[in-house]
Amino acid sequence: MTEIKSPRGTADILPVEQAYWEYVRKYAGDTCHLYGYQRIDTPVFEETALFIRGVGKETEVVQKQMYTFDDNSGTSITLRPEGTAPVCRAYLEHGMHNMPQPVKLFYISPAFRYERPQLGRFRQHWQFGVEAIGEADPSLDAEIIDMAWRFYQGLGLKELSIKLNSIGCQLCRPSFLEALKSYYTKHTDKLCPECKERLTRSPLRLLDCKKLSCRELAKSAPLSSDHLCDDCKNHFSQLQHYLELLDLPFELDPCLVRGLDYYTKTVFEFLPREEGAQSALGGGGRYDNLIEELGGKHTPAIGFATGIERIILNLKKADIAIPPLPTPRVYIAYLGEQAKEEALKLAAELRQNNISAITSLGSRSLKAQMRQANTSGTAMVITIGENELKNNTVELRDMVNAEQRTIPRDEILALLN
RNA sequence: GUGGGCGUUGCCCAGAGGCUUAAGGCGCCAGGUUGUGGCCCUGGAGAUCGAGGGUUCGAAUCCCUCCGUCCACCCCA
Repeated sequence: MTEIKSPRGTADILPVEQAYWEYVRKYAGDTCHLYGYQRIDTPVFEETALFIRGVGKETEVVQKQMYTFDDNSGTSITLRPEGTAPVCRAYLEHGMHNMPQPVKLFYISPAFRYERPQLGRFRQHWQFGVEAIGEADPSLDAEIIDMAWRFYQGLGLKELSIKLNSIGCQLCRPSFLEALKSYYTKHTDKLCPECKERLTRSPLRLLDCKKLSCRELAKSAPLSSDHLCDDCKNHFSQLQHYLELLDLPFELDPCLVRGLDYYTKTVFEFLPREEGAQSALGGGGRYDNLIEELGGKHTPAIGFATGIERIILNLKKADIAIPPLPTPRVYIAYLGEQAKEEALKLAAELRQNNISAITSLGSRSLKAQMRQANTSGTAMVITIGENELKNNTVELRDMVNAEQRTIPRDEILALLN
């Protein structure tokens, strides 16, 4: 038993799990290329200021969930807690506004948040995210929701719902927040302690409190849709039109708000039909002011991100079959020291010809070698012993139908190719 | 940060103060007569019973502290 374990909320992804990971990663990449997204990789850590400015000083993430430390030069560094701000930073840093807009980028990278781990929630988790920067048209919102939907569907996660809302923009949100505040102020006696706090800090989040009494209140709370400015209203209704056009089964949810400050207009989430606690598989929204807040010129943008651990959790729950990872094609068994040398040479020769091969490497019985070949899942076993050495042949056994034949040593390569 | 459940070999788990030299299953290793896998049979290795302290003649078993883990809240992927 080792004394040092992986830090709390982190996990090793062992070989037995890798088929799931490869499946999801591969499908994510394929989907992105279908929609014209290109991969970007940003550093695991950034200057802390990026997240404070990007994500929002008052958000839970920035307030208490960041892994922040000073490096040796005294610069405050933070392990990326989310993927959007770094991508926007890269967009600005590399002058991507000079590329054809929108710039469509995707990433598959770990994110770090200091919080209590539980089902589907970790201190390090992997996010697959996409960002389309430089376009305000609601058809882009529809396209990104369509892409996320096809991605989940293609993986095999069919029982999902799409929640949709619009939380307005800088113009119309203030009046909505005022309406919310005045409504909730009348009912402070029925609010839970956390919500009393929210009333001044982040009134939007009053809407998605899960406490029963607060949910009751939320039912007759003012709706953001009643407070949208004309621009936001049009954007929202056009988006819904496009979603219908694309046959996407969205559900309007006036209580859907998201925890990061940069969202404007469109917000959406993907949830399993069977709801649980940490159920959101992914979500996203528009962030039309973020680039500007980071020092660029006004640049509308939208993004989507999903948690890979949660996807895999749901793949398992739904019993979805995953394509297995490849196993070596050939196992080379041998008997005796001289045969071993021949086996090593043959293995090298096969590999040079792109045929995957393993040898048994020890000096165990042929039976043991066969057992090992069986567990390692190779399709064939080549056996070399004294007889084969003498006759310049090998035994080639098909492990699936248990057929075996003797073939001349110099014909193996041609046979396997 | 708050509340609850649980920590026995690589994994699943029995045991609930002395009958434990801690049982069983999976997995691993070896063997079941000459150089052949999957099933079956036999044997073997592998555990300071999460850590530290206490109660007791005696603790895996009772008590305390810590740590870890799981579940829920908060928040989010």
